[in-house]
Amino acid sequence: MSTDRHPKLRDVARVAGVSLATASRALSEPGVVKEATREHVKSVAAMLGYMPSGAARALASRRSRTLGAVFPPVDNPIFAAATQALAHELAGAGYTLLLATHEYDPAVEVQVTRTLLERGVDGLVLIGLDHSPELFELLSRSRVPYEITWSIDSAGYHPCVGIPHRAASARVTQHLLDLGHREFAVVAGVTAHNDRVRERLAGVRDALTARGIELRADRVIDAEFSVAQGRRAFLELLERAPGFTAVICGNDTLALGVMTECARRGLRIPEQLSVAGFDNIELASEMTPALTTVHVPAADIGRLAGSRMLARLSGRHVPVIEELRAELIVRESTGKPPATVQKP
Amino acid sequence: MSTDRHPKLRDVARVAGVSLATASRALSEPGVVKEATREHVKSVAAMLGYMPSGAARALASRRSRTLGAVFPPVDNPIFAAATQALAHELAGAGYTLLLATHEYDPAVEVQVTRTLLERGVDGLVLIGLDHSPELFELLSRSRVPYEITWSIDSAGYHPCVGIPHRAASARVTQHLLDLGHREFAVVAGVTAHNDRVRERLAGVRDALTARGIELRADRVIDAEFSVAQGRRAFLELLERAPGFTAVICGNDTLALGVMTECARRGLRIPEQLSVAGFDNIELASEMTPALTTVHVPAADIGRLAGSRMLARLSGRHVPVIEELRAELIVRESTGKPPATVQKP
DNA sequence: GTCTTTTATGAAACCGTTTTCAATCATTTA
DNA sequence: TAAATGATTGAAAACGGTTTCATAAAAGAC
Repeated sequence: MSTDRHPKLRDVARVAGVSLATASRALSEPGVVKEATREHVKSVAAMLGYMPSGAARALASRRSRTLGAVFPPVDNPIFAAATQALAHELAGAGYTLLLATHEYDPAVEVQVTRTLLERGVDGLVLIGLDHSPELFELLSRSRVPYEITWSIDSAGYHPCVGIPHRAASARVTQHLLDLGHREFAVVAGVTAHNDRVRERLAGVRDALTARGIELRADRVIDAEFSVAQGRRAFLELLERAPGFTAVICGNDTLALGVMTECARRGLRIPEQLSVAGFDNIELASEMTPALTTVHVPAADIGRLAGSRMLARLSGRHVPVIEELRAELIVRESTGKPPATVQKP
Repeated sequence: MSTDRHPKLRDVARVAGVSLATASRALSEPGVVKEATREHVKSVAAMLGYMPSGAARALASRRSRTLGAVFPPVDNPIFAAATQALAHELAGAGYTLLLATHEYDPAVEVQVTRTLLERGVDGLVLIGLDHSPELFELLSRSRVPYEITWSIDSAGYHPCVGIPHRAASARVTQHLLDLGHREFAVVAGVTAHNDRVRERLAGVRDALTARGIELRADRVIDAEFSVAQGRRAFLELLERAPGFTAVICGNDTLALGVMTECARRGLRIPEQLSVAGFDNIELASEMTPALTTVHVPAADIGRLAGSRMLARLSGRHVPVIEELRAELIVRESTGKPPATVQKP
């Protein structure tokens, strides 16, 4: 009918001399249509510059070929890597990523998730287990499949792909204990609305408790994930409760903050102070001294979340829990505590 | 009709005792409907847990309330920041971000852009001016509004919000010239399909040429944007054409690579070698020595791209070119060249 | 108190696909 | 060769909203 630059499927069908139904099938259900017909329709579509309407397609088929991702912030190297890998994985299957961020605000999280659901995402990728009840209610009411990433839901209720934060964190602590450390400090990250941070902190306590050591309350401090906040937290620890020989950080960015402050005041790492991080961002291995940390396979998590979701959408079965390894990577920032315990 | 958990607008209308049209208007065109009616419809919708179908809405209204972003990779701190700001800006207006990445592959870029267009994005945010002809053809045929970010299209053909890479890069070079440097090396980034990198390189040449200095071809090297590649490139420069006193890097990540290698081999910055970056990522100011660089207002670019797009979509007018400032930030990594020119 | 406007609502067409369901055609079985 | 089976195709009904157009009610003009 229309002679403008936006041919519809109807136009393709007319020019190709087939019905609307056949044209539709030729383009999206290759197997059902006779080879010759299919090729003919395809060539007509290409010639006309036909571009299907995602909206119409989504409305009629009830799937949008779009996945939603609700991330805290995406400008955190580790989440950025996961986003990248996820988007890449989806693109390979003709899917697209609808991205939303909430900056660790539960109310915003519910809000943006609702928006994604209204957009008709076929699935949702979330981070962690710490979500408001409304969020979970929204999920169950909408019946949209979702994947929890980073965390593991041991209860087995939520499909998830993540790592054992607590155990990994305990492992780092053990490493420091083995080196002889007894006085610990922790720059934790923000524990509110963040189960990963709390689990990591719990892991530190696990390891210490196992050796009969208590973590002093004034040696634990919350800090937002940034280098500057890492420095600030470290300074506060030094002032508030000096005498520790090892600092365990909630992530590498915080650890970098601690290290830069040490460099600034001439504190030698690891001779005078041991520092450990979590995540294994690229910089961790490039710093001098290189940072001891836990490798979090962020890209793998993103990729897997994507492929699991795609698999589930096409009816295939996947294990509810996919636990990835999070290995301790010992580098140069951790060593024996100084012989005489001195204020660092 | 349906008693299941997914009420449609029709159900809302029926329960509220109004027509489908009125229900629709009450929910999305607040001004048109009488206050009492509107409130009533809204409360019924809330009570039923009504959730509009984005697909149906997009099909009927021909707008999806979704913007597409085509980024090279999103796991580059500077792009991550822009993505974050963009998503945030859009969310505030009820819009959502459809994200696609292409890893600097022009063919992939066309492919993912086409997918975004099929999804019916109301607008598109692209990075830089270096795109394949097919991409531009796709854009003009689809008639979807777009914004070019990072780069400035001086020709005034494309709406854009960015910074003057060339001038800013010349400015850095000038700074080093003023300090007395005459022997330069450049770790450029990958120049293929990346006008920002080429412009920055051209800026260096501009400044040098203005003082009658030539940039030796063997003192310029391409490197992918990573710390490791920055190190590798630096090593290659040292081997291939030593004798330079200043290294200008295509971005901060590369500069970090150069700096870590210097630290590793005991090369003192800036006493023996000056290093400059571009971007001003968080780490730049936290390193020791702190990195001299050009501040790229990435978050501002993202935010502005979003607000400009939203403005244009609602018919408002915006200037075609929005050029942001990219200031030189002199820190500790640049200083006078060593008195006797020695091989670094 | 009648005649225009304006404002609020409703009926129905439409957005561009997918997807039954039935019909046709070709092929295999008896 | 007729009947049965399977592979292709087509007609038309969804999918769930928005929007045009007409109408009814309310407000203002004279």
